[in-house]
Amino acid sequence: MPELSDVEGFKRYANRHVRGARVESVHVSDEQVLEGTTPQGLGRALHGRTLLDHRRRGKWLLGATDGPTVLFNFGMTGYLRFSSRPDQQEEHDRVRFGLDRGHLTYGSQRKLGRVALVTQGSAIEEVTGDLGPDADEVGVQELAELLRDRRGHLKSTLMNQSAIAGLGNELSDEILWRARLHPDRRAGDLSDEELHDLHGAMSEVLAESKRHGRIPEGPGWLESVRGESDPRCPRCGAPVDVITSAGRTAYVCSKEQR
DNA sequence: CGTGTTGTTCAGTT
DNA sequence: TAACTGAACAACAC
Repeated sequence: MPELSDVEGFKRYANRHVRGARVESVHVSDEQVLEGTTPQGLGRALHGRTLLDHRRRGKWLLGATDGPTVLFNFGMTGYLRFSSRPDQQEEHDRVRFGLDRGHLTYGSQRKLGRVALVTQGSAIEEVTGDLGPDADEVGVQELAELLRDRRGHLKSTLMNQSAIAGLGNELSDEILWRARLHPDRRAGDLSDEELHDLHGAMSEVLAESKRHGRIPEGPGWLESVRGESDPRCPRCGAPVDVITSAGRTAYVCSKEQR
């Protein structure tokens, strides 16, 4: 499930393989993933362009070119694949960029992801919607201000892209577990110490997850028990409750997260 | 064959 | 008016 850390991985992948490449063709096999453009429009806008730096904003990947910027959103199941030689077309490939050095393919099983174009000079937020500061760049003071006046639950606030950008279901679970905070705590009710813990947990989880390009599953990670039939807290061994919070499945240590 | 799954949007509510 | 909640959506595994 692409969240901040996964998109960070896509960013490095794109910069490693396609930075500096020239676009020779664009083939769209499913128009549904295009937003605000058409297969013809996308092709015309990108043909002959050079791909420049890819960067990340929240869960969005922004591919700069010497023309328009290409925006990728990965939804739940999106992926990016580069191949220097002709390769097998996969069932869920949706957009294929033919390059002078191979091709870059965007795909997604469920078509919740999107590909959009932003022309030079217009704002990316017209496509992405309002985004709060990136979660990996938020300082403890900024986090405190961000949460102070919020009436909603912690988990829903952390996943609210217009409050903080980049966190999804799994990262928010991981962060709250590490901070020993219950997802249904009111966001605006945290003590200074809890805010400090939350910020520390967020920084650690994101730094490590970004390095891996996904949430690690090793010891010390809640992720390692996700999906198990009888999940136990990797820290204390107590049962992990699987509850619904913010309309999502949340994994919560029954002992440590209050 | 119904249920569960999650990122985003949107309708509806506080 | 802004913040908030929950349902809908997509497609597939189970």
